[in-house]
Amino acid sequence: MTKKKSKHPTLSEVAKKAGVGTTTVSRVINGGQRVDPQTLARVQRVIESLGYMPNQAARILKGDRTRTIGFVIPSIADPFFSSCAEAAQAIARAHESLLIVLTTQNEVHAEVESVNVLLRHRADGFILAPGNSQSQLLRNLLKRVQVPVVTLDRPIEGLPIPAVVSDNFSGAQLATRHLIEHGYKRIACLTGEPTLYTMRERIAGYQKEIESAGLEMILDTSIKDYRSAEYALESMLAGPNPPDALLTLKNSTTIFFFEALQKLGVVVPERVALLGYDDFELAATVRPSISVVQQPIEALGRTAAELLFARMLDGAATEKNKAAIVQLHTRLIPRASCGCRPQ
Amino acid sequence: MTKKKSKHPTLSEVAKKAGVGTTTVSRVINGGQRVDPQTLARVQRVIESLGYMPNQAARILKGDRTRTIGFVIPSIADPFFSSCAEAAQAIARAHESLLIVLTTQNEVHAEVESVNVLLRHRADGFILAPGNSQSQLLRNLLKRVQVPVVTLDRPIEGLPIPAVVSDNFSGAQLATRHLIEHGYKRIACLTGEPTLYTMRERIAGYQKEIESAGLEMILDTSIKDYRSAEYALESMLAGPNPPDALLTLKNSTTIFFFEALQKLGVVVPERVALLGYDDFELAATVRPSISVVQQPIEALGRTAAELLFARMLDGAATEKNKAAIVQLHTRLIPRASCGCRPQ
DNA sequence: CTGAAAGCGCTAACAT
DNA sequence: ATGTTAGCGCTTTCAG
Repeated sequence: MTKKKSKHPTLSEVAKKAGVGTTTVSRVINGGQRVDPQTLARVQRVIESLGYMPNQAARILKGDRTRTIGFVIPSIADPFFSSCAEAAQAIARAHESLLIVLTTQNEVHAEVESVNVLLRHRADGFILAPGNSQSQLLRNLLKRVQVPVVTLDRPIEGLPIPAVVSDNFSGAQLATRHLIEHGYKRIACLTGEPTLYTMRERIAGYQKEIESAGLEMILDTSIKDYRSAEYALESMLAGPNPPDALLTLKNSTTIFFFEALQKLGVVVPERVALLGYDDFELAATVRPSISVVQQPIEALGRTAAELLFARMLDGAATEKNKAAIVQLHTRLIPRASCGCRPQ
Repeated sequence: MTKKKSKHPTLSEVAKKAGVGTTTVSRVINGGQRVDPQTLARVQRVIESLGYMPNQAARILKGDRTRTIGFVIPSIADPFFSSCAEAAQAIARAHESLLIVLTTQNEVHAEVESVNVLLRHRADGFILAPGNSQSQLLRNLLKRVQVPVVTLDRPIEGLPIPAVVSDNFSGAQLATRHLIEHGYKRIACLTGEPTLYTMRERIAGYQKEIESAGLEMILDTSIKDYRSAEYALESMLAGPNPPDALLTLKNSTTIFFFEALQKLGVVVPERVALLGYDDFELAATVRPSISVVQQPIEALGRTAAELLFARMLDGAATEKNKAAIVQLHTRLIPRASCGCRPQ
């Protein structure tokens, strides 16, 4: 029935058992500088025998940095964001920091809550992929945040927060132009979640290119699942002016249409060509292989993390290039589905 | 040049500005029980105006729980583990806890370091997917851990740690038997990383079934990339007794062989059948569609997290079913590549 | 090279 | 209903 404070031994317990002061133990666990080799060895032995581990909370409470950064993304199961997370974590680790991943489902409410969690934990900074670039709620919160923040994949408008994004506009432009150069005249642009920054940019790139070629825009932003893709495809093909090419603006949309095209027996690219945004594992393997716009996914995560640490470590730089927006380049990977390669 | 302690306001600053004691503020931020509505409102206004956020480190230092759990996995970019993580995080959130994801590349050293990080942060418990079920180093460390631990996907041998795994042995058995029932006589079993628990179990399941059918085992565990798959396939086909069916024990192996079969123009399933372990997005879409053994991925993550919380919340149960090993069932999804469906 | 002591920001008795 | 106060476990002057 002894009063067992905690199941963990403390620094002063180590000190007592080793017959030294707490300062000495503190020095030992922090590198062992300015400690007599004899004492050092003895203290280490006690630490070992007690299984002592310094309490991070106490260290944080004392010090100024927590060596923790946040990573707030829609989903951790999404290959795009999990690859970003992996890259960011590598950078965090190189800076001896812990990366805390928080997911939001693109809901502002969850984003605000996540930021609050990070604030309470006194994260040294964080990376955020906001679902809505214009949310007033989030903007108000971020305005008050004292630590460095970097947005990923999607910027936040009207706030001096640096962003690391890929070149969505010109990626879509590139893709559209490529289809035009193939000679396609009726190029449909398909996607879901049209309110996302990335989608708006890509749609704008498509539109710009279509208009300057004097073609007609065919836009459907209601693709949520296989069913809606199949329905959209059937409708378009049954209409008076069926498309001769499909530009799908996100991974899942590309896959839904690939499946629908196959199911309906539409020959690709002869009857309808297909060009997708975002590469995926089997894109080169399926028949026909699918041409895509490829984003530098790992580089996005890595760059965002590097930028964040640069700002955390250098307050001056933070003031300087405040609203920096880093655009990483996308590239077109031509395969068979756009007509570039013989079957 | 004022001594700005920290950029964050503290509880006592709030107290002073609101003209109340620290206890009152503490009560307010903890639900506002036993506080006069008037005072409560005033304090809340001050909190709002100061942008005060309680310092988590201080709360942790005081209290017994950190409301933090760890999730130690090989990689966060691996779809299997990121899906598990997503499911586990949902459970953690339901328990108002933070999930900290740490990655190890299946390296014992990184696993030990991750566990140490969690110990320093005084995580209330953690979930671990060890790369090596027999590592003495890890075992020694875990032996000393005072908080609940649950292993995921791969158990740790010789230690009373509960494990949540899928039924690898009988999954592979099921798959092998299915191929046998199709009439295939020379069934090759292919994979990489044969030291992983899951692979050993699956190989054992394959072996058991092959032997009881009186067939010959054909095992190649050296498949690391597309190149090795293509090489293995060419060798086998050029040999005196080529296989008539392929059982691939992991996702990447399945894909490598699918690509190699296609590249070499081998007709599936007529000349060689293919059955893979683990489902994947395009398995039903590629031609031929690929038959697979499907694991309950989200359920694994969810169950592991639920089991962990159960143990964290109930010390008695912890003692009771100590070495519980929960096996979740896999199922066979027959598609075209094994011969189940006409092309 | 080493130790005593003062907090870091918060919670929880214990008073009032 | 509210304030006072003693730590939680650690780091860090400041003295020896």
